[in-house]
Amino acid sequence: MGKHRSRCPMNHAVEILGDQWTLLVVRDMIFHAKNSFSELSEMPEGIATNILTDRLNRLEASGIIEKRVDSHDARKRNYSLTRHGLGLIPVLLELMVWSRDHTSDVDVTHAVTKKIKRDREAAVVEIRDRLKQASSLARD
Amino acid sequence: MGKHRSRCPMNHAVEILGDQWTLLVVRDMIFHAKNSFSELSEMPEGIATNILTDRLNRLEASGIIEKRVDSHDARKRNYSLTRHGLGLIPVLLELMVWSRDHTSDVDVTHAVTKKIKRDREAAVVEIRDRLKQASSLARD
DNA sequence: TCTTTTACTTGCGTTTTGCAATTTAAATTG
DNA sequence: CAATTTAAATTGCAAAACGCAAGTAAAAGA
Repeated sequence: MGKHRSRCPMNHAVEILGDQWTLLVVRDMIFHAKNSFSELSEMPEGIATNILTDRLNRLEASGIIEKRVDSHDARKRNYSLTRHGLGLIPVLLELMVWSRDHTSDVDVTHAVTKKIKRDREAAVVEIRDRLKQASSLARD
Repeated sequence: MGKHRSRCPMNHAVEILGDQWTLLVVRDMIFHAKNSFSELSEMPEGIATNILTDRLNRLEASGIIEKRVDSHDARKRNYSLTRHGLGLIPVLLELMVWSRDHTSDVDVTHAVTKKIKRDREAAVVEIRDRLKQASSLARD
């Protein structure tokens, strides 16, 4: 029903991603190829387990990730990015470039942002390929 | 002291922009050339005035906007984007494209996202120019 | 069987939000 | 110039979200 505050695309993005943790979970899945609860719970910012559970559920509910029971270990849940989740790569890259330009409180080499600025599409493809590799290694 | 949770650029962005309102304030300043409290308080999502005050203060504190008393009306505060604030244009454009691709619950024509995808830099320049025009009209 | 691992869940105090009403100061109007 | 209107911000309070530590359930490993 009165589900959304408006039909503005930025509002839509903010309703899904707008908090202190959601994008960090996505970051770890995209840039660090993490795919389990325990790996994600070790992110350097220190997310609490109840919050992580909640964010993973929300991300699944909004179609950004998929959750499945690991085929080798029934305790494990395997989280993977959907097409829409992978679609966030350009957003994260822009945020990275912005932060790097905005502050020196951040660890990104100039070489990295330079590369992104020079050829964004190539940077996106590179990350997608790295992820594909990681997930094929993870698969038995 | 222990100011930031990490030195990751995405974390930095999230610490500044990661909530339900901040990016909507920036959106209205960038895309709708709004520059006063009352204009911003009328955004379609319905922001409360205490929240708006808080977000404007935070945005100023993090160097994304500047606040000054209007030269013609001492009740008015005039908000303007800094260089760093304008640097968020590419981020907002990527979020717009992502939302448009992610859901149909959003009002963006395909023409708009197509244009952005075809030539991002041109889209950024166009928005910057439009803003420059609006602010020069606003100036006495 | 006993221990460890993985993914949650619970309880509880703190913080942030949302909403309506109110306040302050400055401009406008009659 | 007194009364009204406007712009920005503040206050009070209930509801929701968060942060942390501890606890639980189920499966795996020793």
